[in-house]
Amino acid sequence: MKLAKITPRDEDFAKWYTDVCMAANLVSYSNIKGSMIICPNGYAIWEEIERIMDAEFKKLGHQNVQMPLFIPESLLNVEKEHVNGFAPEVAWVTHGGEEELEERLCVRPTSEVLFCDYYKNVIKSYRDLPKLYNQWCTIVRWEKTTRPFLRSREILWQEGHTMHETEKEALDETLQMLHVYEDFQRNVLALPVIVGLKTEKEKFAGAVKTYTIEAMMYDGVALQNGTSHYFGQEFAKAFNISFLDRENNLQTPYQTSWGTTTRMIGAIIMTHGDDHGLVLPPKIAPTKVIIIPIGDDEKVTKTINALAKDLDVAYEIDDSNKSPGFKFAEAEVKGIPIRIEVGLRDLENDEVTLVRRDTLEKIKVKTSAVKSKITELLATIQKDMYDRALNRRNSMLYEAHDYEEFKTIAKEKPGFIKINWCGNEECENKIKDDTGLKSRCILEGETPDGNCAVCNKKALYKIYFGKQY
RNA sequence: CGAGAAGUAGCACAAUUUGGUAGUGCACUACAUUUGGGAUGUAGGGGUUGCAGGUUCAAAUCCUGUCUUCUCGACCA
Repeated sequence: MKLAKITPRDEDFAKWYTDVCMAANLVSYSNIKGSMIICPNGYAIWEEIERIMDAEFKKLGHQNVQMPLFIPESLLNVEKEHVNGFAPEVAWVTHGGEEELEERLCVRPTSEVLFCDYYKNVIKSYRDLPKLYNQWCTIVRWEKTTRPFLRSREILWQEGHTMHETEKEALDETLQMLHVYEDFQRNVLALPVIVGLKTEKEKFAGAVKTYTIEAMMYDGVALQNGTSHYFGQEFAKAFNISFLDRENNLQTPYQTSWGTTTRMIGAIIMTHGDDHGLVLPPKIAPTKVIIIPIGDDEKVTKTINALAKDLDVAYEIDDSNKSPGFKFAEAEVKGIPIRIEVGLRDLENDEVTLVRRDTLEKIKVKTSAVKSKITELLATIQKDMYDRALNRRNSMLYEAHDYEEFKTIAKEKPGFIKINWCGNEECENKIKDDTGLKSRCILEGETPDGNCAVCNKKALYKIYFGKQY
């Protein structure tokens, strides 16, 4: 018996990535380009993501809804910047059965206009605000090249859409949700992320401001892992959404939206995975512990049952007839944080063997101490995984002071490059043309300490550039 | 969408050059023996060769189209 082979990570990173996705049974290709089948092992991770994030959304007062899948063309066309941004990647429905539709329908590429069309009817008074809605759904964007989790045509995600009485409230919501994403990715997914503002060129079509979560993969390439947008009143005006304030004056509300996708699963794989397969941070692992018996001795079975009964974390027992070596390899490719090996050799000393997935370190533990050791180990693994990812990420952050230096780093080293920037799109485009790097995000907390690294005029921002998936 | 490569059982491949009706290993099923890093034996099941046309007495093999996957660009979460 053999599991699927995984190409070594440092030999061919792209191939390694797809090998891990397939070997761990996370996804399977379908017959439709860019529509992947998310298999039970992959979907279980998404369910954990959904469970934890959804609880956080609700704690902050959000409610879940489900909007239609289709958008009539005229509705999509209401906000000009929005439709221009999305038009190239929209999928259209022209027929229902044999009947040709009078107005074609697009499959939602995102749901701003659907929410606006609804909010128009339900927002009448300041008492109706804020409206804090979220939906877990799929959307469709006709991407040209596709890869499992990273870029698909059918995208599984969550999108929050909120309406507020004042600009300040809406801006606060935009930042609040950005930080919900940031905390989740740092603390649960163990991803060291950089948050910041997208440039005018890179912001969401129709938004006033787009904040972004930028993660760096093992190969130094960026993955945009979530966005939070402030819309101001642009959509609300285009959709005639208004409410009466406390003085009986008609006002236009302020809007936000924010979203994250299964791309986060891709980020987990490409940040933490190794040549043995997936490595899951304990907090997101659907199964925290797998117990593997060595042999079918009665004493072994008894010990395992007793251990399992005592555990208070999600566990599996692999009592199949496969050889121990196979079971070890399988538990590793699936990324289960801890495995417990129980055999007669251990039991002679009243011990079992714990193995950390992240380091593959073996630890002997007295049977009576297993439960507490597991609690301790899960926390340690979570922390160590974050620290390792952080160190690696930090080792690929650079700063360039002039354009020659920028080009040299861009050419020789994968990662992100920080520069002073004048804010001019011409300089951003020049970098793109010369090096292929795109702006990641403006660092709002940092002030420039020199002139623009490209044009040498006065700089307004500190900004990161990097290659992206 | 542009350039390149590839599709034969779940996976990796053979048979394609020279057209003759599909085979191996792993995986899968049953039973037995095993079990500390990818077990062994015996007996089985599974393929109209991605799909659609065409040429031919005959197509996995030749021709055309199309779909999917991979790599590199352009586009995007």
